[in-house]
Amino acid sequence: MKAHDTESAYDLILQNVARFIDLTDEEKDLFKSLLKKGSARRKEFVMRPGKVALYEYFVTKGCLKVYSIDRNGVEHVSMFAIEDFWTGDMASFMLEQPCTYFIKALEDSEFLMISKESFERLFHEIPKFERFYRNLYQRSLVSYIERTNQGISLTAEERYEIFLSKYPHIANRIKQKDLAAYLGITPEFLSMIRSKMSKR
Amino acid sequence: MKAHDTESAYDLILQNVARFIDLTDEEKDLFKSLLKKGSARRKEFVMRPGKVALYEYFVTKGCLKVYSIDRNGVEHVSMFAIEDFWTGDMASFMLEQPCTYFIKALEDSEFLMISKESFERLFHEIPKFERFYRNLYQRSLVSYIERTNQGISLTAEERYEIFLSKYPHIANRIKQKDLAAYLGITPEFLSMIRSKMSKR
DNA sequence: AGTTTTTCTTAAACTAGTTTATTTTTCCGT
DNA sequence: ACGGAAAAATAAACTAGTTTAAGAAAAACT
Repeated sequence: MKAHDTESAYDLILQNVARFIDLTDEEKDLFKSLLKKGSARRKEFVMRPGKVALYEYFVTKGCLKVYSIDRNGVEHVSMFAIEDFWTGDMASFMLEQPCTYFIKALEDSEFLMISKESFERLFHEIPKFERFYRNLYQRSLVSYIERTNQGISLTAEERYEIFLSKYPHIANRIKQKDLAAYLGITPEFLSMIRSKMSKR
Repeated sequence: MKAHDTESAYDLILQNVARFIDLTDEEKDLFKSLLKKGSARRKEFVMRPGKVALYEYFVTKGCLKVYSIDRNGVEHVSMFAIEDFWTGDMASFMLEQPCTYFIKALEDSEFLMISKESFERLFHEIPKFERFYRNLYQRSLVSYIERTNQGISLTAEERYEIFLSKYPHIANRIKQKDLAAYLGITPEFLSMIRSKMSKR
């Protein structure tokens, strides 16, 4: 049972990697050996601001909320990471500076973790992984740019509709106030948008 | 004279690359051979929405404005690329889909261009470049994430002050209305912010 | 199953930023 | 150096989203 779960977690990450690079069986084994397994119960923190982020995370089960709290005490959700998502505090992990994000499990969750040393060893021993992560970051960049633009040019209602159509499977798993914090509006205003939309 | 300019452009890009990877003289020559030179006069377009972006750009002189125009006709500046900056429409270049940005020279400008084929050949022949671009995209991602967060949690006045302190050398080269379009506010409101700040 | 806590809804007063319009200043091509 | 065009300043009326507050619904913890 435990073994089965572990295997399916590895299957998921190997499938994820296989979208961009082909690995031999030995390479797969090395990659797996560099991953640590982690888990968090609902409401538990995976990461907190202040210390350096030691890992990047690949979610295999559940849902993590990556967010920060600004000086006015307002929460801003950077992303919801569900199964098959990579996440972490990139800036902290990469530059080894104190991280600024909370990562909290919204559901009982499981994930695979890779440390900076393993990351470097991976690039060194299997240079193909540079390609994989180059692609991953390139794609993340594209979607961040898109989201930045949307944040600037669209109304909250439009952003809400885009989120619904782009991530319907996430939208119905999370609290409305968390979604509001992702959209950059108050829960009250999201509630108003929803009631306005349903009357139409 | 022409030759000197060309050499200094190559020097600049090699210096830029050298921040992350070391190249042999042969590798430098191959890299240089894969770059095309380009230039644009003030007000001239380097790229327009609609067609697929064929190149990524490295600016060696002048200043490019990368922007889009939303359905309300409002201009949104994604970045100002001055000397030593990489730019382009990543999504279009990478996914070979129609690009959505304008790139316009704000000053007489010069740049080096790399095509998708050259890009692939570069990765193939000098795998170290995967590392270079992985780093470049990782860093771009970090700064985009930061900017997204600022756009969400700070007031226009705060964002203006941050821009001034982070890019003073860009701030005093560009028009106020272009900066307003970067900050995501109207030129009128930026004008009000400035007059308010100077009275303090 | 019942109670406590969290989340969602609704509504009125409020604020940061927009719009529109007019005037003044700066810039740039000849 | 000048004349026209673009950019910047100022101000009043306006709107998208916030704040505060209070009640209703849902979810979570014994």
